[in-house]
Amino acid sequence: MATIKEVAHEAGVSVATVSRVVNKNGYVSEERRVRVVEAMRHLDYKPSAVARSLRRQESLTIGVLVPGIHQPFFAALAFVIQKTLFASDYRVLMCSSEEDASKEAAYVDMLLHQRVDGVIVAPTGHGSETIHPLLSRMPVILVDRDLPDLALTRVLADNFRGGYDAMTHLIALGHTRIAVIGGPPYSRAMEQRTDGARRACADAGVVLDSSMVLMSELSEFKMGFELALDLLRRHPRPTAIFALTDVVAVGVMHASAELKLSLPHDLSVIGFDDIPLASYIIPALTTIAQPIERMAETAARLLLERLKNGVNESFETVTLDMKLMQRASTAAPRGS
Amino acid sequence: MATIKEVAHEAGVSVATVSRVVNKNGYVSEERRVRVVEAMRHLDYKPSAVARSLRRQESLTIGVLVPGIHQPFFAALAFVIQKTLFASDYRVLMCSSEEDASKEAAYVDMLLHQRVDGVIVAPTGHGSETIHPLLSRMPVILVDRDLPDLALTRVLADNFRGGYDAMTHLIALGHTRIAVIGGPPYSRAMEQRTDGARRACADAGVVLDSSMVLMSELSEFKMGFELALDLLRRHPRPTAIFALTDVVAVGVMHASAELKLSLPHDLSVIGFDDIPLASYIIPALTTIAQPIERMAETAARLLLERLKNGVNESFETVTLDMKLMQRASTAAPRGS
DNA sequence: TCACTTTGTGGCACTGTTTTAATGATATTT
DNA sequence: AAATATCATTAAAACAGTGCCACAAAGTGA
Repeated sequence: MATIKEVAHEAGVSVATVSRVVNKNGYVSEERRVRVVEAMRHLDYKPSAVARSLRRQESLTIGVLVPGIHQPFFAALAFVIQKTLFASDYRVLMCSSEEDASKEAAYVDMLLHQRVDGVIVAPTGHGSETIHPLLSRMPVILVDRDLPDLALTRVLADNFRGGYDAMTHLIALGHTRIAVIGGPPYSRAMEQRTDGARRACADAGVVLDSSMVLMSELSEFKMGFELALDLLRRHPRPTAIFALTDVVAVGVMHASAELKLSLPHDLSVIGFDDIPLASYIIPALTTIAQPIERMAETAARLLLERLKNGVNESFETVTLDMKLMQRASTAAPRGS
Repeated sequence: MATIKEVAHEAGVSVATVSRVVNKNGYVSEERRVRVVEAMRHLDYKPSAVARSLRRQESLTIGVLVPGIHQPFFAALAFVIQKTLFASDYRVLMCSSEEDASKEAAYVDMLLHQRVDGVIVAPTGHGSETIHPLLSRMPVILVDRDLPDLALTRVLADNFRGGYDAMTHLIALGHTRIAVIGGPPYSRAMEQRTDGARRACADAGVVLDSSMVLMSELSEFKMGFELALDLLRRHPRPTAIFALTDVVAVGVMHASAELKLSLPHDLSVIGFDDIPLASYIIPALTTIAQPIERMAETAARLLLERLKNGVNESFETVTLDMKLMQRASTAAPRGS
C-alpha cells in the first residue's frame, strides 16, 4: 500500500506537506494542495491508522466489554455504543466475556496491549479486580452492572425501582403467590431488581418465600424454562412469575405452554428489559423497559467528554428511569 | 505506560534482549531472561501492539463486515467468528452496515485505514463495488450472501436446497395455497431460497402465484408482521407461509395471533435459520437450520490459512448443508 | 592449533506518520 | 530601508517496537 513518502515523491513535495494536506492543518499553497490530492488519488493512498496511532499516542479505538454479546440487551447496548462512537471517528473493539471472569481479565489485558483510548464496560460482576488495571491508565465508563467499590463514572438503570414496580404491578393485579427468577446472581443489577421486588412485597404485606426466588448462572431461554418448570410443578404453584430478564421470561412462557397452562389466566409473567421480541411474542410480554439507547448514548458521550477534556477526577453517576410496559402476559389470577 | 526502553534500562540490558525475551526467540541467557521478566513485572510492561504492528507490517486484526449485527443469524455468525479468531490471537473489528451500501463502503474504507490483515464479509448484496477495494490488498472470505462476479473464497449455505426442502415440507403436508415472504430482495441468499421454493412448487405441480411472494427491505419482526397481515386478510387466504428467516416467521406468528388464527391448524409457518428462539417460541417453529457455527468456523479457518500461507490464487467455494427441523408450527391444512 | 559452529549480546536501521524547529520568501509596518 | 509579521516549506526527530548484522566468547572436531 502506498505510503506518505511515495505520495510526497509523486507530488514533488515533502512528506510534511502531504501530512498537512491530509490533516487539513498548517499552511499549504493551493497549487501544491491540488498536486498532493491528485497524487493521493492516483496512488490510492490511505493514511496508516497504525503509524498515526503510534506517533499521536492515541489509537482512536475504544474497548467495549460486555458479559455476553448474544444476550439481546447487551447486543443492543453494544451496538448503539459502537454506532455513537463511530460517528465521532472512534473504532470499537468488542469483547464478550461470556460471564467468565478469566475471559474478562484476558480481554482487559488485550485492550491494554492494543492501547485503546478508553473503555466502556458492563462487568460480569465477579469482583472488580479484573477491570482494575484499566482505571489508572485510561477513562473507563461503567454501565448496567455496578461495582460499588470502584471510583469511576457510571451509567446505571434504576434497577431497584424497576424491580419494585414489576412486583407492585403483580400485587396490584391480586397475586400473592409470586416467584422471582433470573440471573446471574453475582450481577448487581439482578440483585437490585430482586431487592426492589422484596421491598414491594414487604410494603404490600405479601410474603415472598425464599424458595420462590431462584437464580440461574446465565440469562438464557433454557434457564428460564428449567427454573419455571420446577416452580410450576409445585403445589400450590405460583400464579405469577417475575422474570428478571425478558429472555428468561420467554423460557418461562415456554415452560407454561409445556404444562398446558394458559397465559395470562393460569399464570402471569412479567419480564425486564423490553427487548424487541417482547412486543412480538404471544402473548405480548408485560415488562419493565430499560432505556437501552439512552444508556448507550450516555455512556459513549461521557467517555468522549473525558477523552476530550483529559482525565477529570470528578466522577458522576447517571441513573436512568425504567418504565412499565403493560401488555398481555399479566392479568388478575384465576378466581380472584 | 512503560516502554521497552525503560524495561531494558531497568534490567540493565539492551532493548534487543528485551524484545527477544518478549517474543521468545533468539538466544538469551537464563540469568538475563529472569532479570528482564522481573523488570517487566515490576514496571507492569505491556508491549505496544501498535508499535509492533507498524514494524511487523501486520496488525493481527481482521475486519468482520455483516449487513446487520442485530439480526440473530448474523449476531451468532459474527460471534463465533470473533471467538475462533481470538483463539488464534487475532482481534476483530466488527462492522454492521445495516443493509446500507454506503455504510458498507465507509466501513471498507475504515478497514483499509486500519490495515487489517484480512476481512470476512457477509455483504449487503447491493453490488460488489463496495468490497472490491479490499480484494487486491488482503485475503477476503465471503459468507452467507454470494456475489457471483467476485473471485474469492466463499462459505455458503445451500440456500436453494433449503428453500426447496421448506416448500416440499409444506406441500407434503397437503398445502396448496402457500405464500413466501422475507427479504431483503437484493440478498442472493433470499433469492436462492425463493428459487428453491419455486422449483419445489413446479416439481410438485403446485401453483405459486407471484402475488403470494412478497419481499421486504429488511428482515425484522415488523416486516413479517405487516406482510403477513396483508396476506392473511385476503380471500381466500394462504394456508401456509414460508418465511425466509425465523425473525420474519415470528412476525408472521404475531400477525396470525392478531387475526385470531390458531397455529398450526389455521396456518402453517415455516422459518429459516434456526435461531435459538425458534425452539422456544410457541408453537415451536419448524424451520430450516443453517449450520451457523460451521459456517463461522469454516470462514475463520479459511482466512487463517490464507494469512499463514500467503495469498494463494486458487479460490474455493464451501457449500454447507441445511437441515429441516420439524417442530410444531406446521401441520396439514384444516379440512384435509 | 586452526577452522567452524553455537550461544549470547548490543547497535542500528527501519516501519509510516506527526510535529517541531529552522529557513526562506513575501508583505506590512516603522 | 530596516524591522517585523505572515505564509510556505523542508529536514529531522520522535513514537515503540523488530530483526538483521557484527562481534565475542565458548565449544567442537580434525
